[in-house]
Amino acid sequence: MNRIIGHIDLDYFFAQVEEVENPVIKERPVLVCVFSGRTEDSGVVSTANYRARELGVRSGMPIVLAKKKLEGKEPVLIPLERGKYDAMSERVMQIVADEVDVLQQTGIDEAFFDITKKTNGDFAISRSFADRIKKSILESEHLTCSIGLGRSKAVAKLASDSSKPAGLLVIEPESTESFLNPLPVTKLYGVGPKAAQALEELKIRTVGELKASQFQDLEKKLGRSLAIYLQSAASGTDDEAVLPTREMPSQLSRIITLKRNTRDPVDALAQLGNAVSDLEERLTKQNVTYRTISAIAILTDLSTRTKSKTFETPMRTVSGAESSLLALFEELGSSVEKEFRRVGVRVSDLESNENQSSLSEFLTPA
DNA sequence: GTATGCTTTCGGC
DNA sequence: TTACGGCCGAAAGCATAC
Repeated sequence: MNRIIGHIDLDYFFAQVEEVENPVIKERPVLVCVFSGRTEDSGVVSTANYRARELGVRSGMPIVLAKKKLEGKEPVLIPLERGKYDAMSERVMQIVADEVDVLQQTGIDEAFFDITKKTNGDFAISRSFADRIKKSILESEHLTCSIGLGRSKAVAKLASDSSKPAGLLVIEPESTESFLNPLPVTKLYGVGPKAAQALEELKIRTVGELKASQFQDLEKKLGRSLAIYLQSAASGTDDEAVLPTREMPSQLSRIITLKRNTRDPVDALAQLGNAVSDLEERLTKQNVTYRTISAIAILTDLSTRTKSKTFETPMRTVSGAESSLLALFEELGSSVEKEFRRVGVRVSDLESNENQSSLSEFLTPA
């Protein structure tokens, strides 16, 4: 039977949530921004609505640059409020989950799904299925989204991307090749600036050229696993399964921009104070322990360095590892030629505490 | 050589 | 002219054990 895989992507998600909350801004360029707090407008644009995109604004663009592009266009700048988008995301994903065989969320605003069983592998039925999901999201949350359907994850994702915004594109198996071949390789998941450069050196610019390329050349430039993935994706034959979203995250991190650059570990840790307690709170809320802690530093040239330490036994608190964290920042500071611009802390090797009684339950019985 | 586990970097949104 | 966040998961890199 045909597999029928879908990819759903909420259009310009953060900015669209803001438009839903306050529709009068819809006609204007809307920028959801991360203000770093270092100077008046330091920070980047996280998401922009299409009105702003038409005027040249992009995700990741410095706020001051975006403002320059929007002079006289009455832009609306809104600080990013993560919790709000998390809540909306959860409601939308539940709507989708209720309609499909399996849902695999891959980001706050996107997910893969499998509807092979629901549709009996019939692509003719699949379109109305996707339509129903779109209508349901629009009616209950007033959000538009884009959906792509195809025979593999890679095809579904490329299809949703091609249909943006508010689109629905169904790529039937017979038309997979003609859909994929002319696409630029840079549209493929896994092809960022580095891989794009490597492919350019091999004169591979389209997905069709990628499919027809010599595997050995690809492997040499990109490594075995990426080469294997890319050639299967390019031929529309990647057979990766849609796996149910994992219950637990595999890592948690908090990262901040420093008010002033430093390489002093004590200073870095002091400025990180709130972030550490924040992370601790998230650990408690998720009810997980960790075994590995990492110090993260982003240098003045925006390159990233990390140092990590793994403990024998699971840790419940971040503050309990403060001396280790300090030591990691000391190592970073002395191994590095430039100052820190941003610093962060990450915990990984997470383990659920579910079904494990905590000491406090014994000490303070209900 | 292969499996395994930890550390670091990369890519995506 | 430059300008510059905060997360996540996966892969690469490296060391060790067999």
